[in-house]
Amino acid sequence: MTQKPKPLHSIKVEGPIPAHLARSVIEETLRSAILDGRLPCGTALRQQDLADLFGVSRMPVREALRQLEAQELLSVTTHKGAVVAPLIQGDAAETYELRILLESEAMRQSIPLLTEAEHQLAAGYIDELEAQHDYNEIGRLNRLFHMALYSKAPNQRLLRLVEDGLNEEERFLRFNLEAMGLGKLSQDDHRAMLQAVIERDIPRSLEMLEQHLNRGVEVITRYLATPAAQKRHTAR
Amino acid sequence: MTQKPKPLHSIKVEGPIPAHLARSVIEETLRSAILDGRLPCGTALRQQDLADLFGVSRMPVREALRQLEAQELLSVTTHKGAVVAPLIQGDAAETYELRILLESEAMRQSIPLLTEAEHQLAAGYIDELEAQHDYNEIGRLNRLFHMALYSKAPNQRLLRLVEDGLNEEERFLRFNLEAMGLGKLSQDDHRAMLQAVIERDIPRSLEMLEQHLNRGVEVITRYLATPAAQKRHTAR
DNA sequence: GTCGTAATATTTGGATCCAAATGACACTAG
DNA sequence: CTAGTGTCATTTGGATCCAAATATTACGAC
Repeated sequence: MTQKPKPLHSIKVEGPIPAHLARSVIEETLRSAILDGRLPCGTALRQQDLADLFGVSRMPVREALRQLEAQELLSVTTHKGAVVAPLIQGDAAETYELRILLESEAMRQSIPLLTEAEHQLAAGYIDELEAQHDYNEIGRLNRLFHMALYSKAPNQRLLRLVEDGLNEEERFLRFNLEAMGLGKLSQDDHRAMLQAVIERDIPRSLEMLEQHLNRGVEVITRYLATPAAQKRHTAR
Repeated sequence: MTQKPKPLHSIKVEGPIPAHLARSVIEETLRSAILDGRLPCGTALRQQDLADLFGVSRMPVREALRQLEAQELLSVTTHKGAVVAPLIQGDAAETYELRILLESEAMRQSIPLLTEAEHQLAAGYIDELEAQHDYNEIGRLNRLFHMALYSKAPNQRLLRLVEDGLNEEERFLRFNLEAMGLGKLSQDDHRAMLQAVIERDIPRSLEMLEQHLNRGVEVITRYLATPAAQKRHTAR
């Protein structure tokens, strides 16, 4: 039996592709599939399989893979194929240190400009997080909550880096939350942070954010040291 | 006469390319040519020309261009071709604001770990800058000086973002220094900053850095408002 | 039975060919 | 003389074909 474990089923492609924008469609489809976790990190992507799936030749697939490689979503080794890039591992501490720096500034810029609308949006995400048990949704909601707080920061470049970091964390959480044991994250951090933000108390908000992220990095590094994580992150 | 203004001469290619790593060679060659200014922003890159130049088919060229596009060094519009990406423009303020954030942290992390060797290296760059009149070299030396001060920061991710910012500035300086009127930058800022760094006076070092970068953004925004800059940055 | 080697199969990378789209130019009409 | 339109040339995007490299598997020797 050629029973190959290909999680490509999750990638749906509706109808034939308009032919002359095949590459961009493929790139976008793959990117979102990687970011939202339908393609877990470590899965190998065969050019021919993708070509068949999209109903095109290997050519546009190749170019799409190259672009995703340049964006560090894939790691391609010559003649060996494209593999969905691994997530934070040893550099978890560095990653979170950088996030604290970037997100603190984003929050500082954003807080004075946030309106009632964003406050309620963020509160809504917390409620959803409280009720949610689906790991995929938890990662997504967590990202949306944070972005809601930063969204008004005027510096678009900063905001994009912040978003990159959150996307990376989302991928990581989606993939590891279950293995990490903690089924549901307590929303205490989030509630306290939102309260400080609503009161426009910038120093306290930043303090909360830093604590929150530090707690995150602590949980993750502890988890990464466990045998379960070792196994999960090697040999792929 | 087919007198086409192609600055491709500056790209040298020694001997035939090893055939199976054509793409990576082309990508690297083009990247460095763009970063160090041999391909000024705005130049159009024809696939066939590049293929002829490197002595290969258009195929590896296409993939290399795609990767550079994903890295935002090129902007490719379908059926119109690849153009070397424009530089900081309206968002100069944002760019420098972000740089202050990132480089301050890098400097804070690096200062305690710097040794005599780096101090002397940085001092050497200042001396070279003082003597140098070649705009290309000025941009390069400026980048090397800054990186010398940050180089010991343990956070590699942070350091990479810092390096991206410095590369962008270098491209900008190389292309605009002459037009900006200021033939040679005064090295007072650099000297004062280095002195503070050597004394391991972190608060003063950061203060100097912030001032230095703010002066930079001021000069640039003032320049960008001039008609000369307008002309230089439109219609290419 | 296990390890090492050789042959095969799979997969990626490059070349060539063809189609579609955009830009330039010339020709015509007003 | 100018504006508009139609044709042609240039250039990119996709498909197909071929070669090189690596992984896999089978076979044989110890």
